[in-house]
Amino acid sequence: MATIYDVSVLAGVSLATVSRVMNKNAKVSEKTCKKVLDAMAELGYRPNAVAQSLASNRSNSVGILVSELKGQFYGAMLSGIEAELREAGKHVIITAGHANEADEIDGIEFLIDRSCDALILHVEAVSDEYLVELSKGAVPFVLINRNIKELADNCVSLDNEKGGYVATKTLIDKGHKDIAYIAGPMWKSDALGRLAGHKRALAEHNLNFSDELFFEGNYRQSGGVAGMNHLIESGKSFSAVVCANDETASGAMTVCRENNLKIPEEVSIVGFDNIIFAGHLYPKLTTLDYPIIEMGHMAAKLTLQNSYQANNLKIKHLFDPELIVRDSVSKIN
Amino acid sequence: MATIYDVSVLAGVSLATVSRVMNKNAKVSEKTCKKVLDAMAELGYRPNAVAQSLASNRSNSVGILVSELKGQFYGAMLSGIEAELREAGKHVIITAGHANEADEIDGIEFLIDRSCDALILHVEAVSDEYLVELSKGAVPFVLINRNIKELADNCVSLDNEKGGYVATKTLIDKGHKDIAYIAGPMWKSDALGRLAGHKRALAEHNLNFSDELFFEGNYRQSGGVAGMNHLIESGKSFSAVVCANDETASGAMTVCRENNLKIPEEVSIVGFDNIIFAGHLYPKLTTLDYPIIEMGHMAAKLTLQNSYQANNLKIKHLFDPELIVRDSVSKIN
DNA sequence: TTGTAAGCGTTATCAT
DNA sequence: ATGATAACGCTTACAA
Repeated sequence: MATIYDVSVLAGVSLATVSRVMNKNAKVSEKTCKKVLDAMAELGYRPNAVAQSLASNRSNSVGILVSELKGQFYGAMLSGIEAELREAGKHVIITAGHANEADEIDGIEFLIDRSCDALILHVEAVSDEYLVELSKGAVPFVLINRNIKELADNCVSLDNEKGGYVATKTLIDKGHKDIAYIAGPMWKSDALGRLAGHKRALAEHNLNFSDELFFEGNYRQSGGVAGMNHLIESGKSFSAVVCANDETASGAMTVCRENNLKIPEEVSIVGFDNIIFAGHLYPKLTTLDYPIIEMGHMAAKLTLQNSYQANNLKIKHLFDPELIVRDSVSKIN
Repeated sequence: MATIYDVSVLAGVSLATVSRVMNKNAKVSEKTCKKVLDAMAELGYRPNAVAQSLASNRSNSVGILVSELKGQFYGAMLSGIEAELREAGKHVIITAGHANEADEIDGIEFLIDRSCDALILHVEAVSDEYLVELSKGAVPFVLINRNIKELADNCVSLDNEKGGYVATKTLIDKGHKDIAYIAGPMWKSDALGRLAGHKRALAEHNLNFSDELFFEGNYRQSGGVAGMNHLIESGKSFSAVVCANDETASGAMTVCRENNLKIPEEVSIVGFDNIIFAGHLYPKLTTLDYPIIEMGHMAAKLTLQNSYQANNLKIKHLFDPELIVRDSVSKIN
């Protein structure tokens, strides 16, 4: 592998000059520049990224921590992040935090040790205090899907409360009054936000929130299954259920079918996230679109701006979920 | 940030000795070792990964190229790979190849420039020749979901042909004779393999393969939609359709419902991959399980063995898909 | 067992 | 505009 030294010899210039043409940060006469470029081409020279990092103290890599690699949601998020960063010549180092505190901290330290220039974190278990503390450290980071007041400038998040509100409001507008709720894990802030929106919609329309029509799930199908079973067994009547996400809805729908509860005639269902499969469930799921790919792009842009002096980027911190109407909600009188 | 030098001063030993205790590769007296460890602890020393790489010519990073980051399948794959590698202290640099040749080559070069010690490639567009050529280069790699004779030792793949065979055989055993096929893109080797298995099963039972009951899809829901519409419009009768993957099946099922074709009474359907949603479609999809997480682990193990002298690892190159019987296939007489 | 010192391939600060 | 040269933080012969 040719080094910068080989290039300098062949071009008949100094190391420094070669470095200059690579980095285009200082004036080099057109002639010299061409000589260098030719030499590079002839040798098939490729800069050694590691040596560059050591000397410049920048690695051009950004570390990404997500809860899980599997699942539609995280894939979409990574997709947005990677596309944006790759285009800027940065690369992403990805690791998983498994939504528990020890692993998340572990992952963050792992990435920092890997000398990432910046981090994009999708963390759920770690406390706000920890993050505020972390922000005083040397490695800047952006938070995705989380909003902490003190770090607001570095957050990209969804208005979960509004989403929860819209989901329930949609049902109310269709005449529903007995509305059940299958939540996500109550220690996750987005799950809390969605539930809060649900409660606000209820309150605004003078409907009571009933503990019996509430179930804490896990954001997965199994939670929807357990939740719907619980609701049916409770004996309390309900005409609709809002599910904290689409996977939960999918599980709930399966149980409805097994119990011959017709959707949407007997039970209306609203999901959240609008994952690809939402449109292929039966019936097609009415849900709230979570623009996660776009948000991944935005987190990456924010990173580019904060850590790589990109500018003229339009930054947006808070995104709105959008109602996608399909077939799982019916009107009642 | 403390450096190895600071540690050596505080511990009262040389740089080399500190390096030795870090790498545990040479004898250091217990006493000295303790002194060094204490000094490290006191300073909160963290080795600089970049400097280590430059000096040792190993980066402890492995580059992963996948077609897409979004979608269940790739997420599951990455999950297996990352878990295995992370446990070994390696980190993964991930990039996407978008299933087209230019981007795949681009991605590979990007990763090589990033001085990865090894690569794990999920490539579809690049030719066998290119890969054979690449294997002569300096950076070793493992191929996942692809099997090239010359590189067999570095491949981890699924027996797609067998899977296609089993899918169709299952239908034949249930009495089906008019079996349609909605394929994946015919330039993908796994799509070809699955189709080949389908044809073999047909031939073994003296059933003809009919061009009219064949449709080339795209491995996505839209392909299943288009395929099933095509089959219905063709007017040819069929009692079953095997779909090249679950997403295709999902799209096809949606069309069946819209046309009041009852599954499985009027049309039986078999999928492939067993993605999470397969069990939550309506009806629950009979499909072939693709053990992709396990295969991700295996690709990582192979990498650990080839590039990081791990040993005692049980390596398996070819995996078998396994039939998962659910509700989308019926018996006919 | 431990220390000395020469790299690893760049960048960046001085001079010139 | 260009060239020397000292870092960057670590590994690894080679000596002792």
